[in-house]
Amino acid sequence: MLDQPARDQILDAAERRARAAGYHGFSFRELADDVGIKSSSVHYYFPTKGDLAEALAKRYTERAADRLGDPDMLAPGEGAARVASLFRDALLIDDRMCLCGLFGAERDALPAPVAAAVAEFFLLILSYLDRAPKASRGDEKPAAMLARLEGGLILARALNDPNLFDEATGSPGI
Amino acid sequence: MLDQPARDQILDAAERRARAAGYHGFSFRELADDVGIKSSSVHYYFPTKGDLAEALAKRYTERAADRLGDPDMLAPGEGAARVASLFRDALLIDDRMCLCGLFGAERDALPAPVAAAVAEFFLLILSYLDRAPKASRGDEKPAAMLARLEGGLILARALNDPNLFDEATGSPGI
DNA sequence: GTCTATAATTTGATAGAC
DNA sequence: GTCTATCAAATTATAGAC
Repeated sequence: MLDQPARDQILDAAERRARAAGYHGFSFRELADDVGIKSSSVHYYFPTKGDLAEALAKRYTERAADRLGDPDMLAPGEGAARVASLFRDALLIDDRMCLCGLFGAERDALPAPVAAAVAEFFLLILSYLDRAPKASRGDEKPAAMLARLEGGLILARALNDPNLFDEATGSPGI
Repeated sequence: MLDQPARDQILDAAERRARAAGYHGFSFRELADDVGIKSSSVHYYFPTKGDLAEALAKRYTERAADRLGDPDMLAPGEGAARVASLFRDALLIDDRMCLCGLFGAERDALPAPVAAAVAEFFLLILSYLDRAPKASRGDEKPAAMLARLEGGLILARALNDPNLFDEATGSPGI
């Protein structure tokens, strides 16, 4: 396991904490302790907390885009399946909220550049679902599906029962 | 307009701020300023922030229960309609997230009694939807509907477009 | 009940040495 | 790049006068 550049370690720590506690729920000092450096070194990479959170949201969106791939190259219904597994893994593998779901709920409390980066995440998923080949004409609308996935995460986490995500979203087959 | 007892004014201010910024996104001093008192007076009513947030979640749940009424006394489909309008008003009238939706997303960062009170809100809505007479046997599952509503709020707020809530939830008729 | 005063800690952020 | 040192402000919370 090659250890990662400090910048990446900081982002990893920040993502873990932000996805559990929100934008105001973590501090530079906590991240520094997580990584094993001093908080001034965190400021070296990210001058302000807004800069850090903006980078966080952008990396989160890029990773989602990479994982989802080109929506024009998919079999019918596969787009929805890929998006669903993205959220399901956030819950079951990471044991965390969707970063942009939590930041989106806190939107009014975010620096404007962070809020804009969060909006980009939602636009990405919506346009992806819109472009991906449908399984049938009765398919759920992109906004409805995305809402069910974000809400499914909240339900599962609020009641501490991962099964509620599957019950809410109908994955894998309910 | 009779002015309310200080305790209620504090809870009102806290609810407004918590529903915009989350548990760590507001302070005793801000609430004191909102109400026009000193932060030590806020502590008189709520010794700790956890006490305040717990009272907040409980009041939020009680108000929802009062507004929803007895699920056994409803016409078919009316239960779902009442729950939907509860969330729709949170967005369109209050211009805020659902308190327990935001707190639920931040669950890991909440004092245990607050997390427990938040869970009670979700159990209330789920049991209400479960007991209310269905419009048809094809009706959406309670967890699926609740997830769509919470997620619909997030989508609408993250993209700053209230119409997305209706598009995601299918209210009033889409 | 509300205040003044204050304590102890944490926060976001900067300056400057190495 | 990382550190020490520091700052000003904010945070949760308490003691005690009125």
